Amino acid sequence: MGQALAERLILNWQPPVGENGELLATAIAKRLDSVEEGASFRNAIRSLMQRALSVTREADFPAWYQAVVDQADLAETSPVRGCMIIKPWGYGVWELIQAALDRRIRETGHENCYFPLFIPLSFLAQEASHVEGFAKEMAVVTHHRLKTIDGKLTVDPDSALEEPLVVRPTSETIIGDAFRRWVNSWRDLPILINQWANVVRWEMRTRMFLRTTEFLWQEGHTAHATQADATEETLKMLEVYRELAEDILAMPVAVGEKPENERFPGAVSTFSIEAMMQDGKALQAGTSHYLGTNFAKAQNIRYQAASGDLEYCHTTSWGVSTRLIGGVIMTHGDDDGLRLPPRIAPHQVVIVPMLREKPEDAAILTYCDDLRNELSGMSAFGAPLRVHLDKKAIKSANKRWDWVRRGTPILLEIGPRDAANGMVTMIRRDRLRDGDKIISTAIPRSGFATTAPDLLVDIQRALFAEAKARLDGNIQTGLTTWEGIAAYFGAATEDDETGAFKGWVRAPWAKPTGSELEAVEAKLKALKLSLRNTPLGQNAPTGTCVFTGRPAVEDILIARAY
RNA sequence: CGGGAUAUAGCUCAGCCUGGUAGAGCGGUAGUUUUGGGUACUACAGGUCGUAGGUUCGAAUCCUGCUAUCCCGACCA
Repeated sequence: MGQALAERLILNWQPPVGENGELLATAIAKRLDSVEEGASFRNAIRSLMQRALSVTREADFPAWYQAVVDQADLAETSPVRGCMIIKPWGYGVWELIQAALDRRIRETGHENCYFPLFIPLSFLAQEASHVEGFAKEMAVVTHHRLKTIDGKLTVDPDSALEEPLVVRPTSETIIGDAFRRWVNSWRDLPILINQWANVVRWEMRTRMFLRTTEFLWQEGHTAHATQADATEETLKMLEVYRELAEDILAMPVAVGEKPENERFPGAVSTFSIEAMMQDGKALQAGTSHYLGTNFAKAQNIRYQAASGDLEYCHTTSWGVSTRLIGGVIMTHGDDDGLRLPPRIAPHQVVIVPMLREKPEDAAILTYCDDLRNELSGMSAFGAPLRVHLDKKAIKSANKRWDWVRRGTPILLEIGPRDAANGMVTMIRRDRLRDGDKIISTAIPRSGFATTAPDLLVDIQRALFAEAKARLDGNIQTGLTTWEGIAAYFGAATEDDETGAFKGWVRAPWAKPTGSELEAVEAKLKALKLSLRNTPLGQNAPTGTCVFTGRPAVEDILIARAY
């Protein structure tokens, strides 16, 4: 029956020409036997639809990523190039990340404040290497008034600003300017501040959450009396980021120092946390910089030491951004959409009543209300459970899939029989399927609430364990020559959208600098590779540098990256 | 910022080559149907065809500018 049915299906339906139609036609051809004779085309398609998303990670990872952002209701594009509208579900995730990190920032002695969005152009010219290293693509404000000319609203040409204002790409310069005034004596130090803000970088190519023109972040800026204090601060915040990534986002990371060529412009040293995405690429998820006295000298941030001498401050800066959400998507997402670690899930438990617009609905709703109240009284991870009862008048059957795609950790479906029998039907998002089948478990309602917190803890742990195994299992350490590494990653011409999962390589190197490092960089770039970081806490190096052949100084991570 | 592609209903897309004032599926609404779960049927609603111009008796369709999106490259603090 298969072939004939397929032909009929395709004939009876006018598939959109192009990729979508071809994909569906291919799917039909592959899974004919699962289509029942006489089925309507729509049902046939649905029975063929294996997953809640139309794209799989394997088929097209970038398209899958876009699909998750869209279908999980995280964000959408805005009318302005490269900017995104972060929707409530996506913003809710950000707020939870924010809350967790903000608490740690305060616990480590920092205070929040706010600096202006506009930075005088001349400020950016203050630190030479900062200026040089920066991409010049920025948003610049040059006028301050609009005017109606010939009935059209335009920029008033007579309103040019004396000095253009740059929309902050980062705040080192304007905060340094304040530090200069705030710091006089050694008694004023350290200064430990943080700000939650938006920044703008006129990126050439944008991607939702990963690289957008405007994004949200947190930037910490500190000034210290000594190098030791500033270095300690840099590493302390790096550790805060590691903990945030691993404990809150369940996203394991490699913690290390960036090589010279990957440093923040003007920094003496830059440290990062790097996460492995499901396509094997590295994502720089947070950075912490020791800026030495470079900015202090450029901006004259000095203090009088106890000895009476004037000394330059040692400064630091560190930040993480909404990019973390991109990391969460590509770390935990699956072919049914997003999977959120419970600690950052705006709703940890969603109750979906199976309403039928019948009188018995009232009883189901009462049952669900009670269940919600009971669950809301519990707490997990030191905070009240976030429980949502989805009463929306959407077809109840569709609601399940909406919540699956959004990645809510625990989904409870309550039908009339559940309500009558005192049961709940539970779906765990981290263990959604057994093969193609959805795993839903009927559990007695009594006592369920008390076990829910443990369940959430277990889901958080399971997601981390899964990602940790992927990270640990995909860092190649056996490649000791450049030829071996090049062969491992394959040619740059290979389409890496469809290429096999490669992971990272950890290899010994001699930490070359200057032109020698540039040569290494060029070599890597030809294969679309880059140096990620040199993991902290390494054992004594062994072997020879894969680039120079000299004795190795340390191990460095090499990967394709976002 | 260079090269390529695209922009038509809420969504995915036909229609454009060969100009004659708009189509499908999904989704939505209403009714019937179904009732442990992405039901089925019928009907209805929904679009100044991204935007500004040009050519033409007439433009979704041909031409130009602009804007946005996607892919490749460059860039990526």
